[in-house]
Amino acid sequence: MRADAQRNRDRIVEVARAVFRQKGYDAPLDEIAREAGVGPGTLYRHFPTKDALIDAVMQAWVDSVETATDKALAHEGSARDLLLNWFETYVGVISAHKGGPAKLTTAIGVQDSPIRSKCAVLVSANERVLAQLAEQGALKPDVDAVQVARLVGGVATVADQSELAPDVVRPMLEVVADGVLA
Amino acid sequence: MRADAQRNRDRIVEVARAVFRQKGYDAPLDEIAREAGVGPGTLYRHFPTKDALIDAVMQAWVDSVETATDKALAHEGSARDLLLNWFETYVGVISAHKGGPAKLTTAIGVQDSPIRSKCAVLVSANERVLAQLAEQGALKPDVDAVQVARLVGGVATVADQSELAPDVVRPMLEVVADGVLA
DNA sequence: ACCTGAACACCGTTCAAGT
DNA sequence: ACCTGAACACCGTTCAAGT
Repeated sequence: MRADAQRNRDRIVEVARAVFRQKGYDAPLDEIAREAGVGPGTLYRHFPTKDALIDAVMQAWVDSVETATDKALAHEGSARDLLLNWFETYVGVISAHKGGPAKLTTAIGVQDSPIRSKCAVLVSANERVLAQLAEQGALKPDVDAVQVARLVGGVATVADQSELAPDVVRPMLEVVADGVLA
Repeated sequence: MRADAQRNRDRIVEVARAVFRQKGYDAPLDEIAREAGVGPGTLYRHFPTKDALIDAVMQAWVDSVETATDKALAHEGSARDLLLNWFETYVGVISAHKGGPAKLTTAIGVQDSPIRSKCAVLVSANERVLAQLAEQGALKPDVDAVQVARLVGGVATVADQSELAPDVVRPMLEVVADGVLA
């Protein structure tokens, strides 16, 4: 790839991340192109659809999911505390950008989603946490990671779109936690 | 209101209901206007925004919520059975049109929503069910109708947008039920 | 009063023309 | 090979002109 093309690509992703953080995934692409100093055609040369750009912006974010999971797994306290702490972490992670919870949660289990790989990361993060709890026999049988990702993702989606305060979200997560714990 | 205006209004709502049922709330208004045999301006004369039209379509539906609630309250069996049966009814009711779960659940507790009155109906339906269960001491303290409407609505939203099969949704509703029962 | 349909605003996406 | 920006498609909404 030519040096100027590489630079343009990098700038687009960088600007997109900032704009998405501020305005969510609804932000117009024109604005991103303008702030990155390129024409809309250039943006589309690098990212054939808006979802492709969103996917690129999410790329770096994958690492943050892994480290957040590690931290949650090291949490001391009861199984319930660990799980609740994980749920709050999970909601925080997928809510980094407005519109993120819906986009990510809805794509779980969908075969041809452009952000399929990001969903896999989320599901496997939940798998790790659930596996640890299952080991202690703290979990109900039949709960699986996809299900939990959808449940907590559903809560995050509602919270994101209704702009709910954390102290309203928290008790909802407690309900889900109590529902999956033995 | 002039007779022809009344007839146009009625036809618009009737066509809108059919189109929304078939294609969800994403359906273009042009199509509704065309099928109703009016110009787009006429549609907007009767309904100043798309949400106003959606609200009108939902109007009749309010009654169906009440009767569905009555039926669920008469359900025989354990508290858990009654609650699960209600949850499935509730999901069915708000999922009548694609996009409905998100629109309704997201609007709960939002002050200036155009479908505020519809949300009130949903919350009070949940209140009735929860009140009956609370009477038997079957509920955890601190669970309230808004919370449950958001939790089950969140599940319905994910199910609607990912087009989940009922046998995938059911266990998610069980988790929520177990989380609110004492 | 009410209706029509062309027109506007907005935004994702494409493409002919340039370097 | 890559870039630009005008243009297109789509859809919610408005408005001047008609009856």
